[in-house]
Amino acid sequence: MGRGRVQLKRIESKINRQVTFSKRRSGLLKKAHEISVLCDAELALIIFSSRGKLYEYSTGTCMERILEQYERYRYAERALLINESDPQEDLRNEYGYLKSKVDALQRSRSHLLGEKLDTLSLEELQQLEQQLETALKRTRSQMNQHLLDCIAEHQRKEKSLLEQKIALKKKIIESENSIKMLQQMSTNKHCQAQISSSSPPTFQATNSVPTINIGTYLACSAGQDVFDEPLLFG
Amino acid sequence: MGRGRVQLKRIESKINRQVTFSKRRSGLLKKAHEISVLCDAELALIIFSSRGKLYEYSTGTCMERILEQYERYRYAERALLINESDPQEDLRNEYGYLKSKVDALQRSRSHLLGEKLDTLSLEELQQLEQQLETALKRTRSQMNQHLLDCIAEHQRKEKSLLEQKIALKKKIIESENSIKMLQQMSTNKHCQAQISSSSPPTFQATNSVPTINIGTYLACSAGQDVFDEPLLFG
DNA sequence: AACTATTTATAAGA
DNA sequence: TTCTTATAAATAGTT
Repeated sequence: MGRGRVQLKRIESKINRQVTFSKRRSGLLKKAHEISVLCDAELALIIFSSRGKLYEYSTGTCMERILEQYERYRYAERALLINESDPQEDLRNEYGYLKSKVDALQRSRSHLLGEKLDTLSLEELQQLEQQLETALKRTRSQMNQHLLDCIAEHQRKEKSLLEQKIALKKKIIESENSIKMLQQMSTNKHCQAQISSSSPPTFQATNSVPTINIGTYLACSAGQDVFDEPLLFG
Repeated sequence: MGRGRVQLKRIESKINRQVTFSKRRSGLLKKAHEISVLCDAELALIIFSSRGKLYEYSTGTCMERILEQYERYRYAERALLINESDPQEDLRNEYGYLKSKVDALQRSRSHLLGEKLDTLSLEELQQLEQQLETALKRTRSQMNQHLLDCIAEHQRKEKSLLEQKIALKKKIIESENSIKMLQQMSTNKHCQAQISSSSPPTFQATNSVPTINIGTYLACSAGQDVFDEPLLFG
């Protein structure tokens, strides 16, 4: 239906494929709705685009119920008479269904844990091996991601601390400059005093130098502790 | 599409409704298949007729996989489907318990399959990695056991066949010896006959030689087929 | 289940 | 994406 026949095979042009997907998807959803209304049918339609996007339709907005119904149908291999059946019987059916599901899941889980393998055929074992390898790969990839995130976080912190360090050093240099100027002023006074013959010199400025030195030393020490710590897992 | 417009409402005539259901159902299934092929999409279509009969379509014959993908896509807690006025409290509790168990098992299972890992911490991932490694080791060990069993079984068969072969060869040699003796006896008779002038020779013994040769040839051929086949996966 | 007059869906083009 | 339009396809009603 359109200009020209269409071959039933994958459309090679990506753009064309997407356009056709969009058009036919809406057509399919429309028809699904129509048959459900016209013919009083319940249905569920799940569509994943090739890029993994989900589109869905289900009668009465209750996809889950239809999927459960499907599972039960497959489990019981018989039609489920929802309206006619007595609800107690319904619950019993559900219970039996869930029980078998639990059994199946536990069996599957123990196989995935490498337990109870003696009932598996060689083919099943090979399939299991494949699954486990994939899972392990994904797990390690996820762990790597975690570690990379950690590293990135620490690098961010490092950068921030480095900037703080630079700012502090700048301040220290400024302080030292101020001190030198003060010292020079103090020395000049002292010389003047010597030149103009003995009079008691003022040691106030000179005395303040050790205090500043101690301060500088302490600042450096603190800097060492902060900046040379291990970058990871601190 | 058809003679006359169609109202989007339930078709009252039961017979008409069923006919329309049948026609539109096949149309819908066809279109579902078409879009999956043309647009490289994965889809699942479940149809329950008003009388509860199931019709389904899914790409790649794997409905379960698509439904799991769907569940993964929209994982959400669902209310129980059970009628609230149901007095079977015990059964309902049991049902709820099983349901949560199913959920837990499914979560565990998907982690073991390397899915939904993004919610796990680094410690949990490391533990998972350990579990998977153990499982993989056990699986491979089980596979090895399978293979060793296979090999042992084949070796047992081979040995048995070899013994049979040896026994057969022995018999053949014995037969050939008997024949040679008979031939010699015959030749002696013939010589005797020639010496004692012409009389019709007996070809009975000479004729029987090809029969034995054919038997020998067949025995060897069978031996080749049996002993040269691959020892594994026979 | 076939047929066929129509409606509907949609491929291609804009 | 959306609209338009020529044409293929689906199907409602009929046989």
